[in-house]
Amino acid sequence: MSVRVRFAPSPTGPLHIGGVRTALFNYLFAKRNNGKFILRIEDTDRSRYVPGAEDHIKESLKWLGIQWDEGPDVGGHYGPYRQSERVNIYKEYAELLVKKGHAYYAFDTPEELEAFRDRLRKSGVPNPQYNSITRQYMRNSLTLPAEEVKRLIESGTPYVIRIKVPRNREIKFYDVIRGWVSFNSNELDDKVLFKSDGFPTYHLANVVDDHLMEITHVIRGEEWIPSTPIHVLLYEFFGWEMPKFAHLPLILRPDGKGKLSKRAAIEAGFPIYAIKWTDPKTKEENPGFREIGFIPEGLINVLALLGWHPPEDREIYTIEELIQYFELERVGKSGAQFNFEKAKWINQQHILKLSPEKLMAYARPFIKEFFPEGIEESKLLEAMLVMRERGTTIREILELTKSVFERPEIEQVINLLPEWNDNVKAALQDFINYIESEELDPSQIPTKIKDIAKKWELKKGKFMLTIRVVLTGQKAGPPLGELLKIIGKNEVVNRLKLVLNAKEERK
RNA sequence: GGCCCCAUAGUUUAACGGCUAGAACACCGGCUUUUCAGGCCGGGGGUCCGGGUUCGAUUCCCGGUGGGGCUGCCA
Repeated sequence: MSVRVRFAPSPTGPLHIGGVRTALFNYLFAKRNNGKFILRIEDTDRSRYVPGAEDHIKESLKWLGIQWDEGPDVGGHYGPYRQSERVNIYKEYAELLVKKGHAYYAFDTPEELEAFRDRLRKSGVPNPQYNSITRQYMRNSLTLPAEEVKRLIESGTPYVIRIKVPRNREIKFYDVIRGWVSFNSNELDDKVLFKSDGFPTYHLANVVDDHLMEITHVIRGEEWIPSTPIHVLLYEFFGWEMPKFAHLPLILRPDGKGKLSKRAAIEAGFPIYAIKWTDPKTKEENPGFREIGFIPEGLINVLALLGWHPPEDREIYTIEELIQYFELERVGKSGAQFNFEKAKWINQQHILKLSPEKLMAYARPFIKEFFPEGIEESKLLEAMLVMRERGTTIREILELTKSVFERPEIEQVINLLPEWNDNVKAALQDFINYIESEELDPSQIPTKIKDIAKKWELKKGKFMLTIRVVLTGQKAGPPLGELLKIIGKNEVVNRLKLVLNAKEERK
């Protein structure tokens, strides 16, 4: 049987990187096994539906190159792939369960349930359950006479369908990542399968759809472990073959205190989304990794290493290599804290491997912001190529590049100047003369500087630093020869003269 | 509180009973006399605790402790 996996996000909000990681692992697993990766939108909660969320999810995956083989927009033989477009099929399955005696109608109103829970809590039950004991005291088809149930339903009284969890049974499942996990059914709630609004809950919809879509492996977050026994029961009640389960470890906040949240990420200073998200209600805008200058190759690599480890002792991988190496057996069990520093380093490694064309392509969307006046692409690229090993994101590289094209603040130059005396002035004048007289050749610059320094009895290292500071107002940067070439002959001379004059005036 | 999951350096992790417990990020130091915030080299730092099983436990079992998740007509 060929592998079929699905990523099943709910459009109740934008896709955060935890979700992206789940999607990625599903994708890698599918590709590794020549299987299909399916995108299914689980929009059964219409009260929490957020406009734009589905698009955000799809755009995020597309940007990262996680293309789905079946799903919204691309179709497939098992569609539709949006649960809201499949609503008509769930009720039939819920009712089948009622017929088989594995589920029942419940007429308790939200208020009644609230009161019920309150009562139990007050008498010392911390988390009241609707279970094999308590359901006997509630208004459902197990306690009400058959005619009454019929009457209620026919009169249009709202009801839900709950699973009838059997009493005192061991329910276990084998998790590919964790091994056997077992529960006692007494700890389980009679979960609602079918809501009074005519929509199924996650539990029913995901089991029915996974079965109908012939999903072979359910790879999802660890937070689903507690509800898996309900799903196991459903497969059993329906008489369907269970998919294999694999529960991924959580992505934790950088301080390890709980799972990564939007707030925690913002506090730590990094994005929580792959691409930017604008809240349709508040208009609040949150940049994604794309906007801060990560490239897809980098983010993919970062996320892949969060909870999974390749057999080799290196950490930079292309998506093809990740596919080649991916195994669920090598996914760890414990939660992984997100480390932004390492993420940036990984991103940098991928930027370094980019061809000039691709580097330019990734930089292009940022050009207007950094160079509102516009800039010649060839010139920009030349500079980026020299600066790129000094930045970890496209944005950082552009910032560095931009600074080279701008004249430094005189104040800053003067403050940073490591030395200043008549010899330095003379040496700088010599240097100006040299630049003006010859064609600019980066490879010759160091020797020339050495000669000049020697002539005026200056330490060449210090003199080089002086030139750098004069030219850029920075104490560090790329090799001087390359730097001069980027700045250009005329501007080099201008900047040198400017500082010389400024110093003269302040005497 | 209950149930479930997890536990190797600060962080991500390797080791699937047997080398001085290996790497990467971060940190610290040195070198690079053509600068350095770059590059290269080096260094410190780890098996949560207590019991077993075993000739031998990071690894297997039990118990603690710690952390996390779940506990809705949400997913």
